Amino acid sequence: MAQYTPGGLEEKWYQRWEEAGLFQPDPEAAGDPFVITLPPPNVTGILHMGHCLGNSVQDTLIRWARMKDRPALWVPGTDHASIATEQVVSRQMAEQGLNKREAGREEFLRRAWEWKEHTHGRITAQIRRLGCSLDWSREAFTMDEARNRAVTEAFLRLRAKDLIYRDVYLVNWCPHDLTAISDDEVEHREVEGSLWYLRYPLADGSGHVTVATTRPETMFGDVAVAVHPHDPERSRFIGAMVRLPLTEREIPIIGDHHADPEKGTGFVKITPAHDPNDFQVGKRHGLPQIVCMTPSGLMNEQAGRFAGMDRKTARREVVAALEADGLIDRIEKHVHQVGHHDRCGAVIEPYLSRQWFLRMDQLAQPALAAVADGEIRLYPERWVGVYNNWMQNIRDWCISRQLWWGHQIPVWYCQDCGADMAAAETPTACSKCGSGKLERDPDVLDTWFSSWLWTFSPLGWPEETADLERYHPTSVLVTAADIIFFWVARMVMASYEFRGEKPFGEVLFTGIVRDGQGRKMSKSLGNSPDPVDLMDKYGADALRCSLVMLTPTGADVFFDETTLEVGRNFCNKIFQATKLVLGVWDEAGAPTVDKAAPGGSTAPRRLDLSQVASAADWETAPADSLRALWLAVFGSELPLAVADGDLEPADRWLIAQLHRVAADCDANLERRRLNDASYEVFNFFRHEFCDWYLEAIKPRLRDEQRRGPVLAVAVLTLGLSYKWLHPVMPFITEELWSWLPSSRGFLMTSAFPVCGAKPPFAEAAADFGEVMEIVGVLRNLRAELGVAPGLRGEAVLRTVSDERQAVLRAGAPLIALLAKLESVTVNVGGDTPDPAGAGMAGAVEIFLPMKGLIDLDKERQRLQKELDKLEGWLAGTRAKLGNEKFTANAPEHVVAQQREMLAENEAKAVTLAERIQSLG
RNA sequence: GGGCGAAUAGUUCAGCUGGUUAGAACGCCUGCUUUACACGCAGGAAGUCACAGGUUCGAAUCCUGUUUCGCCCA
Repeated sequence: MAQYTPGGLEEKWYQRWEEAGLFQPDPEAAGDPFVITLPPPNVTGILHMGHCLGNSVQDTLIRWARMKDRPALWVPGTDHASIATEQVVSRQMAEQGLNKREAGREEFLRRAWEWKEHTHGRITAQIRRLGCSLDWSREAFTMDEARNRAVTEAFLRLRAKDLIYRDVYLVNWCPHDLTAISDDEVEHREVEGSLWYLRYPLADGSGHVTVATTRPETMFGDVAVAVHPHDPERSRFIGAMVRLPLTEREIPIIGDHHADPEKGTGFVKITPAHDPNDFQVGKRHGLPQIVCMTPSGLMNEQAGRFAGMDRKTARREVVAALEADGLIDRIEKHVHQVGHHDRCGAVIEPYLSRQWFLRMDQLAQPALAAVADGEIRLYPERWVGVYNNWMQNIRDWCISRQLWWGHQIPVWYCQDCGADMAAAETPTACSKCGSGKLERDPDVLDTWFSSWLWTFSPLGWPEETADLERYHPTSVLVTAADIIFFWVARMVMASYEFRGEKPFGEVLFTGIVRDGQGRKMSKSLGNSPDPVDLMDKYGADALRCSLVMLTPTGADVFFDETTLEVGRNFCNKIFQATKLVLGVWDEAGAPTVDKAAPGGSTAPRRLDLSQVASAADWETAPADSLRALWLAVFGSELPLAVADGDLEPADRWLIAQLHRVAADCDANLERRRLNDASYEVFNFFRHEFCDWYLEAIKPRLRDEQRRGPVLAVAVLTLGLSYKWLHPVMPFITEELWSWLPSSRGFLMTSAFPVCGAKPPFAEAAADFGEVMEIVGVLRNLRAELGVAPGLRGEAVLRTVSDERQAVLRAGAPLIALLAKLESVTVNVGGDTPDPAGAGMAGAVEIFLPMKGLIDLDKERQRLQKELDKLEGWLAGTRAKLGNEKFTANAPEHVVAQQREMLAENEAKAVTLAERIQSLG
């Protein structure tokens, strides 16, 4: 009746792990360190489903590496998130009737820090709740002292190399946040707009030219009209002047290849201060740059009577005015891409302003080579193309932001001579003219300018610390692919630039968590559940298990609460199986190790099943091998008597499966196929262990004389299963591990079971496999023929081989048990029971005699259906084997296999035909 | 417009270097309170592997084209 409830045990174990210092790697430990720096969440944010996925994946890898005896370090940290935080704090001030600028920088920063202190604990508590084994003693914040030094150092070094420069340039300007942003922060969205065809009268009164534009309100910034120099029809206008409507200005018609004769009217208005293409045209022709808007996106004095209007109003009014003057040729519906600020959604205004830029082309070279050479591997690999594409077409990075919350640019300007000085500390005098009148650049750096240092800045850079020496480069970066340019690519560049080495050996991209309808989960849509609520309801283990198990590497996750039931139900399954086995252990009065004994576990730190006992050892000395494995897993002696003959086919089969899981689970983790690794253990535990093994051993568990050996195998299996599951489901496994009568010390730091050689007991495993197959056929017969569930009949197995007969006789009681039969008899040859339901498992004929209980017609139909299917296959295979080209070209083993199967299935077909015949 | 990717059961996905009668989970249907578990067990139905060509003895798998969808860049 009682189900598993995570209750308070998750908090309990997290506290114990942390108190025991298990999250910190031993600085002296040998072995290749396994290191991850946590992608720092926004310090003022809260945990969302994407964090849950990424953090679950990282913790799984870290715990796995730790259990494989590697010094494992996972460094936590948070990010100051310049724009996002500034927005929140400004809004809070506005709610109190305060204005950011009026309150001043100092007051604003005081409030921002206050807010940061307030929210910082929230997200870290949520990450702890999830069970993440982060080394909190090394926690970093992108704006703390050490990281400040790192950012300044990076800036100064790049400035010294002249890779950082200041220029007046057309940048992406957010009129809402009043700051420049980088290209990568611009989100292009499809917008239904219009294409307005405007008539610009020729100055000599000889007519007009028509230009097409999506932004008529920018006409006040027009400085020319361009046509293609080779345009046969229109190039004759080059040199003429047009009168810009609604203004007193005359502007020239110029020849530039930017104007496409095929597109629009062939005439293009040129607005260098408000369009990136026009900006280039303007530079080529030395045209003036006329800014016609204010930083907040209102029309300025250049717009005459339209000054003060916002862009939208101005557009409407300008069009109306032109229309009144008969200067609108026509208006077409037009769908086009419009840049929006990815943070606030405002339409980006290309805006002329003086900003700091970072030259990228040089930095990109080593970053390109690292991925091309396989020095850094990306999972899934397809991202390499996207990465290369961006790197090869890289553009300079606008790194200054007109914000206050962030790293203030370490540059001072001389008020007398205008010189600029980059420095770590406030300079006392101008290096050029000696003037003491210096003013610091008020702007801050892009947040990513601090996070691109994130693999080494949390380890102490620019100091040459012991941590940096030991733990850098890091091992893996786990992140979502949507920040591949913002962050991943830039981290690679930063590490090569400042450290001369790669930042990490591999990048594991997780998918994006979407809702049932495929929409990205977001706060604004309100379709993202609160992970903390989910953990309250299902447990952190269930959340982690479902996310890791159901998420193919790098694919998006369609999250639905029902998927959490899979994890929750599995937790309960583990709990129930443990209860069953340990209940019998207690009943048997078997001993428990002294858990309080000093020294903790004496089990070895590495656990390769095939090295504890080889396949040959298991065959020749199974009891000794079992004792050896027990000792290796638990670090204590097996307290139950086991003799070689006690291990039955079911036990041997299970032991063989344990070896298989050990090999597969680890191999899949090595390949970063976390879902396959967890599925493997899930299926093993649920189906092989619970459904087959535990069901098969129930009679022995009830038998005082025989339960010792099966208890040994079952407890051993529980212990191994907890180990495999621990990286994904740390809490329940640690808890149940502590329940085992044989365990000492923490599961978290115990050895992860692997297997480097073939499993033992191939033959015994096959025997049990045959039992499973026969049971399957019998269960199917019962169901198909509608045999009453309570009716315990008898079954007859017929084989032609004396050798198989002995095996089948031995397995008969087990078959009877699992197929719910009174008895199972085994014959070599002999009469066919009649009437009976019949089936086959390999070469074994299976009969379920049910006098008067089965419908002969139904049975005949059922067999005929099976025979038809078989005949279809036989025909195909005969044709294949009759084809000389096949036998000549296909590899030998494939041909041999086909022949073998043909023979087997031909015999089966004959038997089936006979059965049908005998039914009349 | 350029690039990357995807298309397999009702749904979400496996299916690796071509070689069994294409698998799993969830959902669905049927049965079962069998003293660990109904958050369970047993059984079942369900697929023209998007389409059209090609390579091959053999194609879900490799190649070409088409269609649809997704993402990124401009």
